[in-house]
Amino acid sequence: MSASLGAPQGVPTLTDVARVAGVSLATADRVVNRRAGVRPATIARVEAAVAALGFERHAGAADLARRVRHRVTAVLPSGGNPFMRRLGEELSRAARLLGARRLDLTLAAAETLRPTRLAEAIEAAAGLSDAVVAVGLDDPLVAAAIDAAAARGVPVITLVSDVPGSRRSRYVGIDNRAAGRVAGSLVGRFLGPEPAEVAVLLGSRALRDHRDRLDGFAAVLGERFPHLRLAGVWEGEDDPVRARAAVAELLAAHPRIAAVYSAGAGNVGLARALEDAGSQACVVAHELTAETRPLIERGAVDALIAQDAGHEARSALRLALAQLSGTRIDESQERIRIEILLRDNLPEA
Amino acid sequence: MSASLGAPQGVPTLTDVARVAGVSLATADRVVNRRAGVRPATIARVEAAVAALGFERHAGAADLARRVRHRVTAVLPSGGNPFMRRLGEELSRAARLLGARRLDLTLAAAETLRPTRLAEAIEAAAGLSDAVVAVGLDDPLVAAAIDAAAARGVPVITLVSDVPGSRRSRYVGIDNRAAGRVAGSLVGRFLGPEPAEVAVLLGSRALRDHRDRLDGFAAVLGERFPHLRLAGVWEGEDDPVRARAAVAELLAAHPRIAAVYSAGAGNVGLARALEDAGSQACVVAHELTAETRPLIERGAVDALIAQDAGHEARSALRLALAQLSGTRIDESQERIRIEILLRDNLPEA
DNA sequence: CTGTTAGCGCATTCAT
DNA sequence: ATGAATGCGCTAACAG
Repeated sequence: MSASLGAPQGVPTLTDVARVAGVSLATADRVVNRRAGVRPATIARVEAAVAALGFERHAGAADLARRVRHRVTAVLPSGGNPFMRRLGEELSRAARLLGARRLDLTLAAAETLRPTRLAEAIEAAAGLSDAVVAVGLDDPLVAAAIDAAAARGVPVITLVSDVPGSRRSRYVGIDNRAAGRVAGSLVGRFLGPEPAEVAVLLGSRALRDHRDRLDGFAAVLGERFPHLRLAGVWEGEDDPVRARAAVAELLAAHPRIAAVYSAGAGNVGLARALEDAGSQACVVAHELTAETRPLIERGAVDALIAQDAGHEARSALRLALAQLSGTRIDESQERIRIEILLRDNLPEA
Repeated sequence: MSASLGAPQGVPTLTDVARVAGVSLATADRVVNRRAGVRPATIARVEAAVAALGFERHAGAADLARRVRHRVTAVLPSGGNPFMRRLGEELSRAARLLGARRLDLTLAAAETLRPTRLAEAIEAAAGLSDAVVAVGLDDPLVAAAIDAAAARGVPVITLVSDVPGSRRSRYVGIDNRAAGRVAGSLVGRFLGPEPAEVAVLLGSRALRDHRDRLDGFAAVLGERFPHLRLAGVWEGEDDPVRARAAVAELLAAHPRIAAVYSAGAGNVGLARALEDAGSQACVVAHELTAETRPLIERGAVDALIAQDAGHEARSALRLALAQLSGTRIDESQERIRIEILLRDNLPEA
């Protein structure tokens, strides 16, 4: 048995469509690209031809003919924890591969944690670009900046951290509440049925994604592992030094902590504090970076919840390009997975 | 701060290269595409120009100019468990999206478990195609067929299941030993520190990937969870009915089994047998399919180890195309991940 | 409103 | 061994 795909003799072209519809190439192009100025009757004829032939436009050829270069700028946090730096690199790589000829990527750094600054950065980016990709922040000022850009016709794609109330055209990133749930399940399963105390280390409660993760984590504990008590939530500001201090304090107050869910960054500090205190607590943290890899390899971290920076970067740029040139995309390819990494399934590099 | 990428004024074209090198477009093309018949001195000049300008060829334009269509056929198991069927669908989708104009995909079914049949199918496919993608089998006959195809200039890409000794040009799939290790870690962590008995359910020992998974699983238990004893290894032939029977027998002999690692298919049967016996055993299985999704959702399966069929399909086809047209690829994009799925991070669809 | 025409960057004959 | 010319499928002026 064997099934064949694709037209055997060659895929229909716009010229074919034009011929079948009895119009010129230009007119066919107009209706296919939904450009104005065609009589309804003509539109109908062309659309019939498109349907009859199963025409789909050749993206490569369209690309070639359309000489415009799209300028997109990506706004990333200036401080830059390892994951964010990685994201920047991957955006550059993706730009080179995906749209060498159509895409001018500009990387812009901004204090994405301060609403005013982020909003300014987005506005500035929208001024110079056809589309902007930005690591978001859940704040009205930021939402306003995004809405303003959108109103001007500059689509904004949020990356890694969404801006819920805004008119961003897409969000590329994981569902952070679900990520928190995954962390909760892992901790619940790893600890077993005995009552125990667990703690959460956040970067900051001001960060929407961290709050979402905490919510998801707490929800699972409540639903499925009621014998686990959330003894405390600390903030380490995504910084190793402060994280270490926060955790030290935490352990002093609750020496029996059996597990820590680290929803932010600064995990080296967390690990050190645990070692200092001689704690055997189970640790679940986020993102695979140069910082966390050694930790999971030597067992200081038990599991990592990760998102693939390369995939996110490609996806964001693909979506921006699709948006700008009216191409269709394969939704299933753009779904960002919540990955669970144990030391046994760490990717090579 | 902001960094810009890509030449501001327009990316260099082959024509630019030719001009700078002082040769014609055709000659530039010859060296860029490593075609024969160019004097070494000329090659050097063109390559210098390429380097100086940072030329990279425009894939879209190349696509357009090259009118050849590549025929690739994919050889999949005829029986077809849900995962394999999914793989077929994803190959079709990928073919449509990736190479609508350059790629004729033919899906061929074969009894991939019988070396003779698989070898025949691969030979037949190689006869009609420019490249073949096949779900492999670790057998000398199959390896021979692959080597013969390769010798004829038809590259063979193994998918999901590799053929180690052969000259396949690439293997697209997960590291099954690592997958087994992941399963072992999960079971080890889920069960906790008390001594317990665990069992493994295989499709068949004849399948290389199942054996690899078993090896990895056993290795982790030995290294990190010595208090867990592997009470038995059963074969369910990837079939729900036989799996159920095998597991029933297993439970009769070892009623205290605390966990089962199912390295093959037929998981509905496994779940039913466990329910019949009133066993609360922890279950780790493979692949997210219409069959396993309900199981993990209702808790009959605790974790799933999965590979993304869509990603694998796209990767295999991308590699085939790259091979056939001498394009370069982004290795990091082709790495197939071992995914760990809990009910909290199941993809939507 | 609709048609004609000239390329986009590259691979490919066909000459030389 | 090298060059000139043609066209892939499509978009974008520019004419009517």
